[in-house]
Amino acid sequence: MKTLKYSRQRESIKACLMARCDHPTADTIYTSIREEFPNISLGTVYRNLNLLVELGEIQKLNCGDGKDHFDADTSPHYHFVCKHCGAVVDIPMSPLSEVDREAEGCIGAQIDSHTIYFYGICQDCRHHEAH
Amino acid sequence: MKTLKYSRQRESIKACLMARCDHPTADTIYTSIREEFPNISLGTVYRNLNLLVELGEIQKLNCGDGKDHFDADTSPHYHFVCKHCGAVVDIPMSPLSEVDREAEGCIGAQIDSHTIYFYGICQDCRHHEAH
DNA sequence: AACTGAAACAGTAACAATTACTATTATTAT
DNA sequence: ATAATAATAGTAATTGTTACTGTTTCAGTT
Repeated sequence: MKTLKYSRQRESIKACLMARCDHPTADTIYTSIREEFPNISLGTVYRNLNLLVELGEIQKLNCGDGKDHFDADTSPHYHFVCKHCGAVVDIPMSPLSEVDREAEGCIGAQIDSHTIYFYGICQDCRHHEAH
Repeated sequence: MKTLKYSRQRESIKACLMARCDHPTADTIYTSIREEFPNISLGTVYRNLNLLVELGEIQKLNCGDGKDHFDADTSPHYHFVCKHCGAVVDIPMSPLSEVDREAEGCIGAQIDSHTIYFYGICQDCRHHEAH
């Protein structure tokens, strides 16, 4: 039975993630947090992010760019990914509650969650392209 | 302008992918195809899979296990991922046509596609667990 | 306030999936 | 057949992530 111990680094990692509205990668958080902890280790960032995911305090996103992204909002919601700049943003849209049951009816599995990623071009990129 | 040249290996890779109903990784295809081409290179498999994706003949899946999976069915459809055994299977469910517009209304982006992954326990794993 | 056992750390090495490089082979147009 | 070049096999390099190791920090107990 391992008891969780406080650490300034973990605190700071979580605070950093909660403070930003994008969904940064481990490396982005690492770079950002080095301002406060100049000699923090990248391994520490990874370990704590994964620990926070296990604790259910944050969630990990797989938006398709090969890197893990992290989100301090653990409530079920969907994401948009810009195919041009790679930005990952929340979609303030109420979760589809009935689709898990619908999909369950199509296959013989027990489904308890789903993720949706929308792809397209974000406003910024659209404006920059059309100049 | 690079003109595409025929290659037995690419042909075989595509045939292999079309023949199976699971959604194999590059390494799985590599292992399978070595029976026909004992000295095919893993790089050749990756290069051709990515080429076929670019050509729109197959699609790449990011189901969250860190590896790329490939699917010969390019029509829009959804996938189920077993959290126990990692199997990735198609869901024969008609695509949600209206959600792209709905999500578009929530943010200022232009959305042209979406993916849905359902997570849970597949039938096989459920039976094995309950023995 | 010092003591102790364990969790967390920094730094580094190892790892797995994927991509890039290079000299050779295979394909297509002439 | 010949020439131009795409594709290959084999290998090395890159990237994102995890594991290891000795040291430091935390929290509970005297």
